[in-house]
Formats: sequence, structure tokens, C-alpha cells
Amino acid sequence: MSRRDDIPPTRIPRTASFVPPIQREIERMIGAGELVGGTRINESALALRLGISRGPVREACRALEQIGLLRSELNRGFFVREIGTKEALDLYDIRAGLFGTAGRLAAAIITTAQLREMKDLIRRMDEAIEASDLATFYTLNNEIHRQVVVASDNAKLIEMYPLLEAELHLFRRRGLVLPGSMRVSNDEHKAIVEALSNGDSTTAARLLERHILAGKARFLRTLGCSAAIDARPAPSLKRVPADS
Amino acid sequence: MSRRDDIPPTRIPRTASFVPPIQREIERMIGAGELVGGTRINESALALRLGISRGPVREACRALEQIGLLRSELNRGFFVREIGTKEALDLYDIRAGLFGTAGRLAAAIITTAQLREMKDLIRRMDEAIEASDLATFYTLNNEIHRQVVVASDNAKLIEMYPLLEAELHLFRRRGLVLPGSMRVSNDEHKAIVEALSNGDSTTAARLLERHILAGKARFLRTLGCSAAIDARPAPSLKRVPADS
DNA sequence: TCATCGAAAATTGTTGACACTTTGGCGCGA
DNA sequence: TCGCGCCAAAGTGTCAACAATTTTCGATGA
Repeated sequence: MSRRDDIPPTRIPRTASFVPPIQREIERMIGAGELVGGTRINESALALRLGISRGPVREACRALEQIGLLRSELNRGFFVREIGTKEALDLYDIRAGLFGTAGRLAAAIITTAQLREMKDLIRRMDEAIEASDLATFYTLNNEIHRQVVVASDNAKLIEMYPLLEAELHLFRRRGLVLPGSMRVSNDEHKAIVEALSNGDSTTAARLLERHILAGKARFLRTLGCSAAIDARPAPSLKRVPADS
Repeated sequence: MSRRDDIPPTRIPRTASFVPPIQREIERMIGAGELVGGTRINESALALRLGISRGPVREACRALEQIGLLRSELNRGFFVREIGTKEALDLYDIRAGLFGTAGRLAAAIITTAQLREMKDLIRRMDEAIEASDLATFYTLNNEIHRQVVVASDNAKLIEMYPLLEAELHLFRRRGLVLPGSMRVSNDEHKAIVEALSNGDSTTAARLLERHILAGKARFLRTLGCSAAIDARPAPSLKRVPADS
């Protein structure tokens, strides 16, 4: 009787694949700042830590490469991607376009319940502003943006938008927020909800696009302020005339 | 004497990974219609055919899953994704938004060389219309769209746009083009290039967005025409009021 | 004839191993 | 002291094999 209960040979009824959890875990580590831009993903070590083999880890990395969170180098593996100023600005433009689209779609179909929810978020953001509670404002701000996208009822958009935001977090210097802009930002929110509740697609689209572009402008200003810190050759914002 | 020259143990100086070529090959097969929507990817067979093992094949599939060309089912592997009417229409909206954004960006920085190229494409499309050469028109149309996106000089956008178009090709019934719309479509192109050459970002954005939305409308009309063919319960276009 | 059950075959998810490449350090010589 | 080249260690890219699961197919019974 060889009941070797000391070695339950890994209880795997194969009820789920390892890959999605791993992928989420790496995403989490990047989001939490445990993995900084440029860091190499050590497949062997990660696999060991998670108690699995390298196969699923590689698959997860390959997926993350596709959504832009990692990049791969031949014979050197996967690295946490890092985006420069140009790419960050590019992302703002894309987000602006998609956010505007979300608004255009949402205005036509948004429910009163969704509008009520948004108004409540705006009220709580006002409170956060009063209390100078930057963290809460940040969270609520993200939430209302997410709700606008959800209200568009466009599955692909709902899937894409968070990915773009995650990619923006790969920008070298994190945490660029200008506290002074909170009030202006929330005023924009109010106008946006107004347009949405009026079912005014065009205005909603325009306001939402501008809302993100305003964020881009603030980002640029912050960049300018900290330009002195940047000793590097300053990645030119000018477009290099392609093949001329 | 076991000089088994019949099996040169795979000459692999590891100068490139297998994964990207495999990924492109699967993309090609889908694009060429060799793999129809719903088909299962047989990892073993594909690996055997390509003369490699299943590892890289799985990695390529995982990447393709992320960009929406494949979907995975536990213990059943990867399938060529298939999108329904709702998803196709959603994609049109996203493409419209991004295309508009591309125009807004391009208008500010487009070069005369790029404009000249576009005008030439429009001229050739006019010729194709005269000759009723649908295939050529289709190709040139794709090309000018691509050039607008390239002119935006937004790397992420240039990367995303073709993926969205590829995903749209996963729609059940392929090849939905209304020949009659060629002339209208090319008139729109002319107006777009006009706006671009004027550096009019707002107009360019609006025209480009409408250009895609016009495509969406044509798509919807075509859908309506062939509705009779669809015996199925007709995937409701109405939005299901989410959580009420 | 047809549906049902069960065993064999096919296929997936994961693993451990192997060859090749890169990395880091050590000693040697200038 | 500093550079240069060699060598071991670490790590990646791929493969072949194994267990679990799904699928196929034939036998069985109604």
C-alpha cells in the first residue's frame, strides 16, 4: 500500500489555465510599481516563485508584449516597457479620440441611473477638492471616466480604454498631477454630464475629447517645469520629416 | 557508424525567434480565408507542418488572442474568432474615432510630398471607378486610409489601426462592398485631402470620422438587404438596458 | 433504426531537459 | 592601474514527453 499522501503530485484538475492569473499578476506588479520600466522579467525566477514552469510564464509575457506592457529582445527575454515623452503624448491623442467617441455613443443611450451615478461622483469629487484630498479625487476621476466608457456600450472600447491607461503608466516619471487643476477638471465633468443628459452627441464628444487634451496640455506643462531635471538631450518633440 | 546526415539536428544559430513568423503566418491564413471563423487551431498539426514544436505555436496563439484574432477555451485550445453584427458595428465606431484623430493630427504636420501621394491615389481611384475595377479601388482605398494614419505620425495609432481592420475581417459574412458607393467615397477623399492641405484639423477630423461612419451606414444597409438570408434569430441591435 | 455508453484516439496544458546566448568575473599582460 | 580575453554561471528559446481532458467511434441494447 503505497499511499504517498506526502506527495500529492500537484492537485491539478485542470479547471483553469495558469496563464491568465500569471498575466494579471505581472500586470499588477507593473501597476504597483514593483516592476519598474526597463526591468527584465526573469522567467525562471518568476516561474519558481509562482511554483510553476516557464511555459505558461512565457505565454503570459507574450500576451503582455502584445498589449504593450512588455517588449522582447532576442536571447535576452522580456523587459518592462518604458515609454518616452513622444509616446506618452501619442497616447493622450488616442485616448482623446476614443473618449470622444465614447461620449458620442453614450449620449444617445445613457440611462438616467448612469447619469445619477455620474452626478454623485462629481459631487464627491467636489468634496475631495474641498478637503484637498488628491488621492480620492484621483480615484473618483478614474471612475467617472470609466463610467463614460461603459455607458458607450461598446465592448471593444470598454476593453481597450483601460489598456491605454495602463500603457500611459509606463511613462518614465510617474505621478504627474497638478493639484491646482482639480476644480477646472470637475467643471469639465459637469459640462460633460450636462451634454450627456441632453443627449447631445456632438457636444459630448467634443467636450470629452477636449477634457483629455486638457490633460495632455497639463502633462506637457508639468513636463516643461521638470525639464530642468532632465539633463538628457531632451527627446525632440518636433517631428522628424520622414523620408522627405 | 551512426552518421545520420538525414537528421541534421536542426541548424539553429538562434538569430531570430520562431514566434513572430508563426504569428504572421496565422494572421495571413486568417486574412486569406484559409482559416474561417470558428475553426480550431490544431497546435500539434500546425507545429508539425511548420517543422517546429508546440511551444512557439502556443506563444503565437496567445499573442493573437490578445489582439482579438483568436479566442481560447480551456482544454479545447484556440479558435479563430468570429464577430457578430454588434461587434462589427462597434469596430466601425472605434475606427471612426481613431481615423478622425489621425486626421486632426495629420492636418497639422502633413508634408506636401504626402499630399501629392494622396492626390495621386485619388486620381488612380477615379480611373478604377471608370474601369469599374472594384479590386483595384479596394486596394487603393486601403492604401490612402493607411497613408492618412501614417501622416498622423502617431506610432501607436499606426500600430493599432491595421489591427482593428483585421478584426473587422472576422465578421461572419465577408466582402461586403457596395460598388455604387465608390464615386461618393472618392469624393469624400477629395474633401479630406483638401482639408488636410489647408491644415484644417477640425474639418479633417470631422470628414474622416464621417467617412468611416458612412462606411458603417453602408455596412448596415448591406446587412439589411441580406437580412432575408439570415434565418437566425437576428442578433438584436437594440441595446439591452444593462443593470437598469 | 436509433440513442447510449464506454473505451481508444486525439489534443491540450504543463513540465523538465537541452542547446545556445548573454553576462559577469577572473587572470593576464601592458 | 587599466584594458582585454577567456571561462563559468545564469538565462533564454525550443523541444519532447506526460498527465488530464475532450473527441471519436464502435458495440450494445431498446
